[in-house]
Amino acid sequence: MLHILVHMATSRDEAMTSEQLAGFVHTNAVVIRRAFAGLREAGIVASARGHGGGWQLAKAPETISLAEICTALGESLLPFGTEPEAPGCLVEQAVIGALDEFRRDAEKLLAEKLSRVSLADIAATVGPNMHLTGAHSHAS
Amino acid sequence: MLHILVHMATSRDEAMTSEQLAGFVHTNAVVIRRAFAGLREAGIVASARGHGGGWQLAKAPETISLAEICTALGESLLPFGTEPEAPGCLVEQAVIGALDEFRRDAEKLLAEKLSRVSLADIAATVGPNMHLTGAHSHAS
DNA sequence: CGATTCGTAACTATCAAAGTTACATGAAAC
DNA sequence: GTTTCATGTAACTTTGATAGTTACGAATCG
Repeated sequence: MLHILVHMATSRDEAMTSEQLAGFVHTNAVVIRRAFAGLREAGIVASARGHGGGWQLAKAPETISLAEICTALGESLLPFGTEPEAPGCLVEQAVIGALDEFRRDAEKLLAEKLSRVSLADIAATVGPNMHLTGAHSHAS
Repeated sequence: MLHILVHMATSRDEAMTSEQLAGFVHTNAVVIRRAFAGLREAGIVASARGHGGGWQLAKAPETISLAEICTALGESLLPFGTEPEAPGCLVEQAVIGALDEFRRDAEKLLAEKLSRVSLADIAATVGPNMHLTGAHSHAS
């Protein structure tokens, strides 16, 4: 996903079709549209229908942070959930309490770190000057 | 998983069977054995076969940290991977570079936080005195 | 109008995790 | 020593989430 967004950041002038974006990560156009729906609602990208339409960043890459992207995608920063399996068990309640506290702290920390990195930051580490060499490696 | 380990911490004297442990989280005994294999290799729990056998913590709950448990289970602290999908693409390499850096920092941070919490810490927040009331809620 | 492209629903395919069954191995009780 | 209980593990089935596919409607431009 980031891969695609950075590609869009490196060629902001022209809109790209779902088909093209899908090609970057060897997936399907519909998958791209589904995933980008959240980003559009969050005001990160914009889409245009019809001839000459496609996707573009909705604002400057400098103002798009990774934290923003994660939130828009509705993804958790931590790989575990804390839904009770045996409601009423005091042991489980204690575990969930400890885990939720950890989760709160950890998510704040990670979000803070991610909010410091923008699409432009990553784009700046591409190459240098890859946009001049055309070395995208996305043959067709 | 933590739920089970804390139960074991609150009744260290007696070994518990896979069947009993599975009951705590409404799952299957074989699933428990599979999951606990890693913990046993890490020296966190010990198992005994035969009559009167079962599972026990291999050391004091005060000395078992959540970080240790995560490592033993082979679980990542972050919910994303960074395998290349379009090898050779400079954009992707830049993205992976940025993500790997973030991952390294984040995992260190999280592991550090988790290493400060022990099974005993969580067990101490159960109740108070739940072992006197019998309020496990694990009916049978 | 016709070509293009998004939006979305409905269905199928894929894959990893959990659950199940079966049986061998080891340990205690009688 | 035989029975009983429990782990260890392989093999298979089930389940659920995600990706992929197909189809078609809506919007936009030439």
